Amino acid sequence: MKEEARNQRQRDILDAALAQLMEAGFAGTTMQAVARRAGASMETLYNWYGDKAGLFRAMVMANIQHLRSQLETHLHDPAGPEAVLAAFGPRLLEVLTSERVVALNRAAVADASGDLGRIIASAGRQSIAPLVAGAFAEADRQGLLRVPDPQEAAEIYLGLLIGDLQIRRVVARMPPPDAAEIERRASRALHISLGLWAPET
Amino acid sequence: MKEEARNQRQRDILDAALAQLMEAGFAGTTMQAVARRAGASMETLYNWYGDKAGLFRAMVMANIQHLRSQLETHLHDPAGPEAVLAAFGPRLLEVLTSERVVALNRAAVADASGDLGRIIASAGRQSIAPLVAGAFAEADRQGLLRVPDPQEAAEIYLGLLIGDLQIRRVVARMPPPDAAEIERRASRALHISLGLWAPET
DNA sequence: CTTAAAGCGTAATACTGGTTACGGCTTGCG
DNA sequence: CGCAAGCCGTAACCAGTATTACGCTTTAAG
Repeated sequence: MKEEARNQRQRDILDAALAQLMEAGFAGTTMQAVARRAGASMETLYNWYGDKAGLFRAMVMANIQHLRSQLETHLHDPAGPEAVLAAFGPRLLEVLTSERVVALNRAAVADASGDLGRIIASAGRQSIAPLVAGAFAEADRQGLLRVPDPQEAAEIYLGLLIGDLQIRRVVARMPPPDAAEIERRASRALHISLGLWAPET
Repeated sequence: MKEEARNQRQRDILDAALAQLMEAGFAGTTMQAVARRAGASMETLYNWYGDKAGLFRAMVMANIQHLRSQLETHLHDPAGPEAVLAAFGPRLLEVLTSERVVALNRAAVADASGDLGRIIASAGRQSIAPLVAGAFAEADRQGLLRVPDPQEAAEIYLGLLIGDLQIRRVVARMPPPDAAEIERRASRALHISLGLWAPET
């Protein structure tokens, strides 16, 4: 099998695994089901990923990488830090409450080893918060805001933005917020943050 | 078996189930393990709770009831709404990030039927948020604050208080926050909220 | 063209865990 | 005391699932 076709096959299999996970949950995502759905054989799954945990790890990492690169395009608005946050907030909220990310989070919870949780944490919060903090720091540098502690500002902003939406989505199976709700929360978080760190004393 | 002894036995069994859940996770909480731990027989478990799902439902409901009554004692401080929030916030945060509640949330995620998630949602957020909103409404009535929308104020306060601590605890297995961290977050949430709804224009 | 590797579909294999069944012990009550 | 109900400990039953094995087809390379 050619290099290219092989990569495509990998994507197909991981996509099938995710689709199965979203439809049937962690318990319903058996190796059989993934194999059938991807039109692959068990032999291939085990040759490529070692075991079920390996398949899940690969699936989570592939998705996280994709989502991160998708988000990062919104982090370089030339109109300045405020525009960055205004564009980034809704996108982040949309991603975090999407069926896909919720399914991945549920899988991480079900995973007994905790590997998936660690992967999600390191690629999620731990890599996103510094970017937001960077935007606040930049705003401070440009004199637009007065932010003594950009890290805390990011924490507050993210708390306001996300609130308990994510935990309610994952645990309580709340439906995802619609576009209007996402906009409302994002603009509220931004507005309050700007008020908190306004440069005028 | 006398009424009283029977109730005690019920508590013992549900306690054993929770302890097993906290130690071994959802997958490790088999009926065998619970029976052994409680010194009960399978027959009794099935006679009393019907099936595994029933046992989990009973366990979640018993715990939630207990936690709620524990929290509600902090909701009637005669010193006024501000004191209520100051006392209530840290308690709520402590409870929500406790091993016990985290384990219950994880069980709800793993539960395919979604029953546990619904139970937790209705007894958790849905019953807590109105109490916080009530405190803000009371503060408004007393002229201490000017709160046009107590429900939104509660949402903001809870977002600031909890942030992503809960989801990180449940999904990413973050260690629980210590007392200082809890105090810090609670006082920050309260301080920002008071600033937002200060009566002076 | 030949052929060996890689992959497909399917069928063992081995084990786990929910649920049921059973023999013996305790206990509340007539 | 005598006993029926309730409970304990254990084992049997059965379905589902991760993992392995296998016969057949496709395919890339010599």
